[in-house]
Parts: sequence; C-alpha cells; structure tokens
Amino acid sequence: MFEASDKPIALIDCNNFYVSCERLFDTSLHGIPVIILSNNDGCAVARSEEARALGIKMGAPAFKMRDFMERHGVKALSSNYTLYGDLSRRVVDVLHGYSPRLDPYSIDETFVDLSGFGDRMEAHAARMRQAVRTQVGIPTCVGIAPTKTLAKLANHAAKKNPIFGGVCNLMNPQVRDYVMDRIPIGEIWGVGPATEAKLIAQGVKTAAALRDLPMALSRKIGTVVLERLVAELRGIACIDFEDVPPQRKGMAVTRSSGTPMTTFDVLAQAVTAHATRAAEKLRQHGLVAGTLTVFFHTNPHKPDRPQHSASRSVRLRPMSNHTFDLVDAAVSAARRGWRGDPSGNGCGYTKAGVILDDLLPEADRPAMLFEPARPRDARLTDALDAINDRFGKKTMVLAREGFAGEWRLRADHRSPRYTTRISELPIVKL
DNA sequence: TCTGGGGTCCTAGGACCC
DNA sequence: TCTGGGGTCCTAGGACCC
Repeated sequence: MFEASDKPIALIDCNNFYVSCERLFDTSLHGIPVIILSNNDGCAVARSEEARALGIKMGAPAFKMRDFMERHGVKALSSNYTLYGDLSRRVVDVLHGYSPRLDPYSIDETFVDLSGFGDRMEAHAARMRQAVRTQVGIPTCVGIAPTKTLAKLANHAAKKNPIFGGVCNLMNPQVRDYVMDRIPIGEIWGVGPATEAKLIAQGVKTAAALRDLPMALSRKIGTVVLERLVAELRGIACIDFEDVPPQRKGMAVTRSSGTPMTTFDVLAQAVTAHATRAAEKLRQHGLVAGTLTVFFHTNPHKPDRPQHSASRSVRLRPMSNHTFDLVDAAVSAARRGWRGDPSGNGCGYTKAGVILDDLLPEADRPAMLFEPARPRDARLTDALDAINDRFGKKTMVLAREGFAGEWRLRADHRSPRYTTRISELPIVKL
C-alpha cells in the first residue's frame, strides 16, 4: 500500500539564523555569546553557540538573567525582523539556482528537491551551502533523506556532529540506522513535550525505537499525527513537498503591551493599530477576510492578580480588507468583550490581538445580494498604503489609534534595518 | 417493556512548529 | 517592573437536520 520513497529531499537550515544576520553587520559580535530577544525584549528567541554553551535556554525570560548575562558578557539584541526577512529572501534566491523545486518552510529553512542528481547529490548540496555562505554570508547545514521528517533528522545530525562536514546524507540505510539509534525522541520534528512523555512511559526513547513502534500502537498513543510520523521515519513520505505554497488559512497581528491596559480607550487604541496592520497585510497578499476575532487577556504569569481573558468574533460581510471595516469590527468586538468596573477601569490587559480567518483571494470575493449603499473606497486604502510605504510605517494612522502609544512595546536594543532603509544603511569608512 | 440513528457543521482547545 | 508572535493540524463535543 505504502512504498518507501527513494527521492532525496534536502533540508537546508541556517545556523543560529538571527544571530548570523546580526553578525553580518557587526563583527564585534563574533566569538562572543549573543542572544536575540523577542518582541517587547521579553525572552530569548535565538542564541549563538557561545550563549548555548553557557546554558541559556530558548524562551528564557530576559529579566531573570540580567545579572548572569552581565557576568558572562552576553550581548542581547532586540529582534529585527525586517532585516531577517530580507536576508531570508536572499538565501532562497540563491537556492533557486540549485534546484527547480523549493519548498521554503520557515524564515531559516527550505526543503530542496534533489531528485535527478544521483551520486552527485552530496557534492551538489555542499556547493549550494557554499553559495549561500559566499553570496549572502550566512552559514548553513544540510540534511538529505527520503522524507521530510528524516531530512530534519539528518539536518540535526549535520549540525551536532562535525564529522559530517555540514552535509549529512541519510539516503543510505546503514548510515540512517546508525544516526537514528543515537537521536533521542525529543529531538524529532513533531514530538513535543506531551508526546515525548507518553512515549518514554512506553519505553520508547530513540528515533530508531519510534520507527519500530507498531503503527496501531502509535495511533493509539498519538492519533493519526504520530502514526504518520512513524511512517515518515520508516521512509514512507506522508508530508507533501509543496513547491506551490497553499492558500493560507488565517492571519494574526498580536502584541504584548509595554504597560498594562486598564481603560477601554487604551485597549481600543491597541486593537485599532492591530486591525490596521492586519488590513495592510491582507492587501499586501491580495486577500479579503470573512471572519475577524479580537482577543485580550491579563498577564498569565501573575496568577495572584485578577485574571480575565476575552475573545469575540464577527463576520465581515461583505468580506473585506478595508482598514475602516476591520477597525470598526475590531473595536465593536472588543467593546463586547470588555469588562471593567463602573468607573471604567479594567483588569490591566497585557496582550491583545486581531485574528483574521476565512481568507480568500480578493478576485474570488463572493458578491453580496445587497451590497452596502456606500461601499468602502479602495482608493483611500491605496493612498494610505502608498504614503506609509514611501515615508515609513505609521506615517499616517487613524486618529483612533493615537500617537501616545501607551500600549506600545519596547525594543531598546534593535540593530539598524541595514538592507531595507536608506537612512539605516551601514557606513563604510576607508 | 420499549423513546433513533446517521450525517454535517461549527467551535474550543490541545499539540506542535519556528 | 519585566515571560514573543505567527502559524498549522487534529479531536471532541454540541447543535442541528432529516
């Protein structure tokens, strides 16, 4: 019924991507421990090898390790997604020269179809790696295997074990067995903490042991998801190679606020800003949305304080990507979820967001039997986008959003947007 | 005595990923 | 004082229908 695949898939993954991006423009960051902080400078989302060696964990809250970082000379930077996104695009541009079929998976990883290269696939992968290194400046590792899950595993091995020289090829069953015997299940793509605990309780500890788990048992432990994963480990491809990106299902703009939001007015400012940004993103992608959800909640890390969370959805009819439609819907949804004492003071919400669902290409938007008497004018959003594109984000905003930005986040240590802002270009001194 | 069964759709919540 | 943001997929359970 299912056949083991013999088509090689490569996964090329950038090493410590965010840190590597920063190091491209600031050589003083080489050889020292560096971490990149999440939005709001909250916790570590990327670490250099040196930071890893110090034991700094992914997701570690920054304020708890301030002393530790000072003692060990750890440099912390705010994240600069504009820069990372641009460099990511450049990496994919280079990869296009190495295979006709690419499946970009995340900001720092791309699956590459290597079928047709035969015995030369390893050498080809090494050249591809070198090209990214010299043309963009980012170090990478490559894993090759017959399924995506095994390619992830191969990539992991290439990163961990210098013996592979940056390219680990698991097309050979003997090499594959050797590696799988040594990889703990927690490192496998798709095995999170919950599944890991269940498997260990069953005595399953390595990738090889999971591969050999009977299918029926794997389904019992982790539904079809785990069953599929076991098949992938056996070399049976269950996760498609997607060289044309599928239609996206949803889109979200959510932010923590620098200070807790205690009045409806401030919450409405934040929600207005998020809905405005969500509308921009829709238009950039040429989409319209059919459902809008607003949520907000208090700080879950402070269980001793009063907690409240709310989520309200509205249908957008007609489906829309117009800033005014989305802001109207979002603010009225927020009002329905708002809970405050009689004087209007709320709980102190620390996070709010706008989520859009039922996305459709603008051209496929269904016509309404009764269109609104005065449809929103697209020329207005065109002008808005043109101005903000030319003069920078948030040059023009709705008054409702305000400029005070009591809810706005911190990013005290962000590096310049070297490659996407003329005013922030690096300066070369001769 | 005995009170249907099968199907669809929607939503909330869990798990996982980077 | 201070703990990210943006996604996907799956399941269970309720509402509803005939």
